[in-house]
Amino acid sequence: MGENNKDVQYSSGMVEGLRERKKQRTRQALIEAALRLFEEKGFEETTLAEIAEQADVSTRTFFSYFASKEDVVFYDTTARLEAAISAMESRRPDETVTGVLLRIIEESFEQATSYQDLTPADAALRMRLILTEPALQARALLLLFDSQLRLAKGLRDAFPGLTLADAAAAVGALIGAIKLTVMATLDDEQTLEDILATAHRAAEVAISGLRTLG
Amino acid sequence: MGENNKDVQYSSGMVEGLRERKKQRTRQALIEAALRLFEEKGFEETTLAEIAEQADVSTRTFFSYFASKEDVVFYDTTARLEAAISAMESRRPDETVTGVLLRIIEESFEQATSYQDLTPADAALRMRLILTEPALQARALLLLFDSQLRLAKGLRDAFPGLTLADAAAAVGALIGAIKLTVMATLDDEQTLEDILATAHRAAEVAISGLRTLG
DNA sequence: TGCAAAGTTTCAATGGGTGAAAACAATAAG
DNA sequence: CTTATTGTTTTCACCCATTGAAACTTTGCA
Repeated sequence: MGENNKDVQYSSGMVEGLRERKKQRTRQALIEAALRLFEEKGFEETTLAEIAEQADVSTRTFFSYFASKEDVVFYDTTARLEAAISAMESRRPDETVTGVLLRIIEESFEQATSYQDLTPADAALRMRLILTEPALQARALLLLFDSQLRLAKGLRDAFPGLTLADAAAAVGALIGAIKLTVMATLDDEQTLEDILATAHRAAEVAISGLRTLG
Repeated sequence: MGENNKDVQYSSGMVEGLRERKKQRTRQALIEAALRLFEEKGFEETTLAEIAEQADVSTRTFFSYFASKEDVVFYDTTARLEAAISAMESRRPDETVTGVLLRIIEESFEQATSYQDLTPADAALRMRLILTEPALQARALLLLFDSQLRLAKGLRDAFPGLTLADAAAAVGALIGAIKLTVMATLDDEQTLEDILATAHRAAEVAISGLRTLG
């Protein structure tokens, strides 16, 4: 198969040959085995050997599907980023910079909280893992950072007249504000709606500017 | 010595016993050996054994000084963060939220570009490494994220009446904007002044709000 | 000088990650 | 229905970061 994966992702539909179907099944088995074990024993405490065993493949095979232990958890992140990027390219001619960004963030939020091919419990588990395991947090921050860079470039392309610097400032300020605010106020007895409200308030601050805080 | 390091850091002055002086020397030797090797062969390609050998200690001893290979590069980061935090606590009573933040960022910038105990070449090398090695980038982002969290808490404490959420939004927006803008526009033939100018422009955007971008 | 504390080395092990060759399985061709 | 061909997985043999424990050496102090 090779270490890279240029195949199209079929979120749920049927796929061509037996070969492809088998690969999808193995991939899914690895993801589920990993999440299950991470939940039971914790991320650090789970070994790749155990994951592979649960998924009924050799340890080596794990690395044909994911580049690292962390990457299982982010199995669909690049796909989501692509979606966000292309969502930006379809800017309606009257939309403002802020409008486009808010639309993308809104859409990404919906994506992130809808369970594409995971059970609700697994989706929540995944979120919890990313927020608590330092290694996963670091990976998430890196992925988010790269996304922001790409978004900034996309934004500049969508708005002639906007410099890359200003596009970056806009993306960085908006996402930076939301990210830190949500994380700073996170606690256990919080509903998704609470979090959304917090995010909205943070977005407002970024949009109106720090000056308004006095 | 134990794995943790609660000792006071002396930036350059003389230190008490022979024991302490020796430790400082070993520490410095490790940092310099690591940077030298990273420069010659690259971060990934350098092994801890090589670093330890250059510094004339056993591999195991390396871990008495740094928790990981990445951490050598960030040897002074926590100290710098502490400085930033306490710089915030000394808020003058008439200073605005924005004012305090800008002051801290300004000061951190000066710190970061002054060579505390490194040669100018090593300081530049270090910066280059952090910007190019994925492992170091990830670590830097994580450290920066934690700093922001702490800054937000400090800011809230310094401004009664400011919610944690709004403090976080302010810190996140400002640092987020600067971070992404600087990184997005970074290129080789850029002077420190260029970078500073970029940062200032980004800060302006965050302070006046995205709305001003149209 | 002699002992306790601090720091270092040595040793053995664990676990993530990788390259290469051998073994297998799916599919296209005849 | 065989046989090549090609894609995938396994096995094997490594390398390296990191960690615990025990033995050993150095320093600080009585």
